[in-house]
Amino acid sequence: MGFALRLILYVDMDYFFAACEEARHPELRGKPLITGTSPEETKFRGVVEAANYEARKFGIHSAMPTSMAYRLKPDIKYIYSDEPYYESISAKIMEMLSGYGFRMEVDSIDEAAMELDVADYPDALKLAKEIKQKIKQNFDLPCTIGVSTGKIFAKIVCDSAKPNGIRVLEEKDIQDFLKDKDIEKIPGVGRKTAEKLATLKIKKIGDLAKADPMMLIDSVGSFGRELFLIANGTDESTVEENVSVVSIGRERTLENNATKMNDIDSMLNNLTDEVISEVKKQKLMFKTIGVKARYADFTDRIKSKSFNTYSDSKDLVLSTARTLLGGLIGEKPVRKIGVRVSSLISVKGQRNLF
DNA sequence: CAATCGCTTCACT
DNA sequence: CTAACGAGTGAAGCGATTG
Repeated sequence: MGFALRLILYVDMDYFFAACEEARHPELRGKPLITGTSPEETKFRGVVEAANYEARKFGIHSAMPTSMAYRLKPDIKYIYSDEPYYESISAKIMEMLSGYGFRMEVDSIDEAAMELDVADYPDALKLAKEIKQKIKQNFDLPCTIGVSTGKIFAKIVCDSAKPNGIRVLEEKDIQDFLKDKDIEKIPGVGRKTAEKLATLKIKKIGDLAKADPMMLIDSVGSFGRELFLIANGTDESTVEENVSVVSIGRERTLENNATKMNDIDSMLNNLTDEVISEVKKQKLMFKTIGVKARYADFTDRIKSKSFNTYSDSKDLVLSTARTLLGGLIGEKPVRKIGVRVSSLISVKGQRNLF
C-alpha cells in the first residue's frame, strides 16, 4: 500500500444506442434490435449504428448497410437513432462518473477513462463493481469496465470482457494477455495499418513485440514506436481532462440526389444551423470553413477556405459553404453534403492547443 | 524554412 | 456468384504554399 501504481478504469457502454431504446421501451428486450442512421421511410439507404446482442447473433453489426441487416434477419426491429436523447443519457452518466473526482477523459458518447488514485487492484475492482452497479441502477443500462495500468491496456481488456463484464488486467499478466491478440485490437490499428504490418508478417501483438522497431516506423510512421512499446508492456498514454476539439462538422445524405444548388439549399441551411449551434454551445470561434460532397458513385470531394480572423457567424458559414459547394456541383449527381469548421479557438481567449 | 493551407486517408461507432 | 451494400464524426498525415 501507499506507493504509486497508476491504474486506469475504462468504462464502455454496451451497444449503447440500442440499449438506450431497450431501457425506455422494455418490451423490446430479448429480441433483435438495431438503430440506424436514416428515418424509417428511407431506412434502406442508411447503415446500422448499433445492434443489440440478439441482432449480433445473426451477424449484424454497426456500420453494416441496413439493407443487409434485413437480408440477414427480415423481421428485425428497426429504430431511427435518436441521438439527442442518447446524448442526454450520456451526459448524465458522465456527470455521475465525474462525481467520483478522479481525473477523467471522455472519449466518445459512450466511453470514458478514469485515472484512479487507489494503490491496489482489489480497490480498483471494488470501485469498478460499484460504478457498474450504479449505471445499471440509475439508467438501466449495461456496460463493461476494464482496469489496467494504462489507458490503452484498460481499453483493450475492457473490449475483451464485453458484454456486461468487468476485468482487471494486472501488470504481470499484460504481455501474456496481449501476445495472442490480433493487432487490430489496439486502438488506432484498423484495416490499412493491419495490412501494412501483415506484409512484415506481423499479425499478432506478440509479433509486434519481437519486431524491429525501425522497420515498424518505416512502415507506419511514428505510430510504429507506440505500437512497439504497447506490445512490450509500456503504455505511455495519459488521461487528459480537456481534450480540445479540432473541428466541428455535420453531414447528411439528401433525400434525392442533387445536380443544382437549388437542390441542396435547405439541407445546407440545416447543416449550417447545427454546426453553428454546436460552435456556440462549446463557446468556440473558427477560422476555416469546409464543405464535402459525396457523389452518387461514392467518391468524395472536399474544399475549404481559411480566413485571417475568427468568427462564429452563421451567415459567413452559409455564404462560404455555398460558394465552395458551387464548385463541386455539376454533372455528377451529389447524394450527400457536409459542412465543417476548423482552426478553432475558445471564446474565453486562449488558443485551443492540445 | 517553419507555419499554415487544402486535401486525402484512416479509424471507429 | 467476392461486388455491392455505404452514415456520420473526427483526427492525423502530407505535399504545396506562403511569409
